[in-house]
Amino acid sequence: MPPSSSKFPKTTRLLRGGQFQKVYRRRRSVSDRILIVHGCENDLEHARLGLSVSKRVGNAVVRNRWKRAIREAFRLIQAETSPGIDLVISPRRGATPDALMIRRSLKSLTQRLACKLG
RNA sequence: GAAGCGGACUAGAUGGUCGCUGGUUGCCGCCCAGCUUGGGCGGCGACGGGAGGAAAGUCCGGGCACCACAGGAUGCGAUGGUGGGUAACGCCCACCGGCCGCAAGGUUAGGGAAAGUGCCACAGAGAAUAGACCGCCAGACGGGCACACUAGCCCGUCGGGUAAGGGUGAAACGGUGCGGUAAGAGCGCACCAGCAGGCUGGGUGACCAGCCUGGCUAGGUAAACCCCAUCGGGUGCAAGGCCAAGCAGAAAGCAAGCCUCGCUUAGCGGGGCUUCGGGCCGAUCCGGUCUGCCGCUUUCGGGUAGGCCGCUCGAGACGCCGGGCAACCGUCGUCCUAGAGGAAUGGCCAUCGUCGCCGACCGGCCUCGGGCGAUCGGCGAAACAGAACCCGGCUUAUAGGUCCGCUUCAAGC
RNA sequence: GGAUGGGUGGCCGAGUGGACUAAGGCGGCAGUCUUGAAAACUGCUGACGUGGCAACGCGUCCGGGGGUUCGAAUCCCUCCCCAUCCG
Repeated sequence: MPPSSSKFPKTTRLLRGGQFQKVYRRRRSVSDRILIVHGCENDLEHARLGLSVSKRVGNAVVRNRWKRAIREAFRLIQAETSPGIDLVISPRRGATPDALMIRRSLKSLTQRLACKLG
């Protein structure tokens, strides 16, 4: 059953180390001032999200804030992005987790990534 | 009112909306077992849960799990006033001693240096059974001055005496006074400080108070070795257990003698002793124990890194009463309060409350250049920080606010 | 989540109670040699604050803070940072 547009169940997340490895091995990534996005095709009708937030970004509270902000942005824009892509998103080191900026950045980065994957 | 000390509490609130997570439950779909009851997975819906005072650092102490385990000695590590609390502690409480503060109070690794060993740089004469550089003192010798008498004064050299003075140092082997002496010195005496021993009184005790005697002096350092007392098995939930899936194994090591017993009798098997090898008893030794060939041990290599359990009812929270100075303990009553796993507990909006700044306004108050207060509007701020098996502490980070007790100073009565 | 090891000039690093704190090497600067450079050789060289016209002087600093000691890079406590390991 495909997920409805604004929900975020477990089927739209990457849960295994192997899935992350697959995305990294595809070696297709785009980035801007605040985010780095790795991408890879999957055989599903929808996109899936994985998060990789390094300890260098900040302490646990800052890392949680990043993850929530990116998840929220992904949840809101997943209907308009191209389906069938697995994404692994990492924040850049100097950036601050601002919800509006992340949503705008994520939208353009996923479009660029879809072009790159062909 | 000003300054300060100690302690406790809180960690914005309410509502709406969109999400996440696991629990209970209803419906639907698939799978397994099937006579039925059932079990598992997924989706949708409803109901009620969903971070902290430090969840942090991992600095201590436990519970729990696995491994190991007769015991003794040595070693290693930790702790260190006394008494209590505790499951335990390096924690807490009370008290004692030292230091700081006018005080409330704060702080204290606070056993032993008259068991032993080591060290105390530089400077200084001498640095721990001390030491004569300058100085002080008398003596011998030589020289000079003065020489009538007492025999004097000065300089130099020599070997002595002397710890009162100078100087060095973080530290120089008690302080003051009197006597004493060639000069001096606890050399003698008095007082003071400090020490040792004994006695008396108080206290469970650390210790306190007093008296007597002694010798006159004992340096510091044990967060140097050490001694004494007490405590301590190791590893950690990635412990550990079950299920599923999956690959590929290789190398090394694994005694000898004697006695005895059994059998299908010249071979095989069992038991005991001695020596030897190996493992374990955390490091060493004594001592003990297991084992020595067709299965074990060790090392290297390969494969998985999926699911379930452990996983939250516990030294549990709250309240009353009782015991105790207190930490804390006990009876009774009520309650169940997060369990994730690429890792949930959040985003947005509105209203209210707190604080700060700016502006407007008031028939409020005053020491009237201004300050305080009330009302309204706008803008801004709200910390430190995220459970990862669970508890008890410690340490560190922390915006704003509330309350309680106490001290000193000032004013009024 | 748990367990270990380590922080010394710009860099690598010795020093594990003794004075002006700091061995040695790399690097940097200046000089000699050269037409010029490289190599070689010789000498110098830490940062910050402060005083001074200058030469130079004084103070602080071994990740930060506190303690023990006459004296700490060294011993003890505590905090911060970095690196490694696990099933």
